[in-house]
Amino acid sequence: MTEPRTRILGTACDMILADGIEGFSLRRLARCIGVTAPALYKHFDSKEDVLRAVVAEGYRTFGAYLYRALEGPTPRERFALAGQAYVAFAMEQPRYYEVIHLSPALLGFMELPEEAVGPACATRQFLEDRVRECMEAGVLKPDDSTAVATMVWAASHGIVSLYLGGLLPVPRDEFPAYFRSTIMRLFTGIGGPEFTVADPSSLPAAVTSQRQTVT
Amino acid sequence: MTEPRTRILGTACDMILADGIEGFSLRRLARCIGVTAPALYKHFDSKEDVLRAVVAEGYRTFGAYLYRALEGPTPRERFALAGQAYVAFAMEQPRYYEVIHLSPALLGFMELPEEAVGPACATRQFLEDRVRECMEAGVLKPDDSTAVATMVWAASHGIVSLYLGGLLPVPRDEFPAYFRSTIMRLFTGIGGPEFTVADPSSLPAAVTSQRQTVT
DNA sequence: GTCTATAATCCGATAGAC
DNA sequence: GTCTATCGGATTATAGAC
Repeated sequence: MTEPRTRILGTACDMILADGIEGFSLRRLARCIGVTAPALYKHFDSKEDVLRAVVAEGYRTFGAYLYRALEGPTPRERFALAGQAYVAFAMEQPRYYEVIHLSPALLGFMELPEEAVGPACATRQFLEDRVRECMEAGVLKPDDSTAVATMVWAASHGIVSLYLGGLLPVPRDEFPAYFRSTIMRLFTGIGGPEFTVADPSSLPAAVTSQRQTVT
Repeated sequence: MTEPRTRILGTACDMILADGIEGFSLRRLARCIGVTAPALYKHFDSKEDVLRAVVAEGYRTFGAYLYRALEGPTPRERFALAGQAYVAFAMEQPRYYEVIHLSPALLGFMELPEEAVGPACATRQFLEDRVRECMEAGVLKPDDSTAVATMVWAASHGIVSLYLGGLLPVPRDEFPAYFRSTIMRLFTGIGGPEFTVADPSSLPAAVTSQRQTVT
């Protein structure tokens, strides 16, 4: 039989994934499992403790999606698979996507939980690895790989976030293609002739800061 | 003296802007104003009614920021000012930014409130106007202006959203420059030589292959 | 328009029996 | 590890006096 703690956490994830964070309470969680609320305190110290574990589980799931992209045989393939994995995670686990990107205050935390700092760094590192190897393979222009990876991340998150928030009038079944064609414009660039240069580092505003640590 | 409804709404905005949405309640709101909770029901039907009004006010403020960009003398200037206005709004009114982009469920709504649909369309239209006139002026490549505007919006939102969520290790005073240099990569494009074309519509949809579903 | 009083419900967390 | 019972608090919302 599964450990009680595992079952509690799994049920909590299910509830939040189904109904969001707002109606979540330990009493409800206990009722869903079939026990009473005080029993939960044998496995978790508080409601916040449960939520932190849920956030950690969300990041773990997200990481699992991304990681499959490494099965691709070429840098280009791995990059494309990473994009598909990002979209797949957002569409198949929208609540997790929401929980992960939620402002800490909305979960009742005072600051970014440590469960989020590591995975956030890992996500950036993963994307940066994809970007760097694509640069070496000539699929991407030579550039600051950290800055480019951040841009790819931000653009992906922006598109998905607007979509999940209902602000993009795109049907669900068309969204993966929509995402892909939108990201394509990041590859080709949207600027006119004056912005078409092979070496972005010669641009006046192309200065990026290089800090690595999240405070 | 100001109308009661105006003062209630203003105080509600102040509270949410100061402390976020999570601790907001009608009792607290009433106490802040100096009345009792039932008095509020003479001016608003419910808590949701108050929150809808706050969301509407947030969109109104956002629109005011964006609108100032129209003072620029050229398409290129107006586009740049729009970007600066977007960043200024996000940094000066982060709670409004949060409220505006919050999932409806987190505000206690079941669906996207009508107060959000109109302004969301307006934002996209505003950006599309900037994009289109920049295309006509040759600052932007000829392309689908709706798609490009969406990309600009998504990229802007993505960068700001990651920053406000604490996921980007960028000091506050460096963020506007960081934003600008990141958006610059959207202009130049990040793709290698094969993606450097004048007419994006001639591109094969080649970066991604077929999508597979994760369970 | 504002008040008091109150209904009805929910919450997190703890004490102590078993 | 789970229970019952309970503390102490919160919330939205309504009824009716003034």
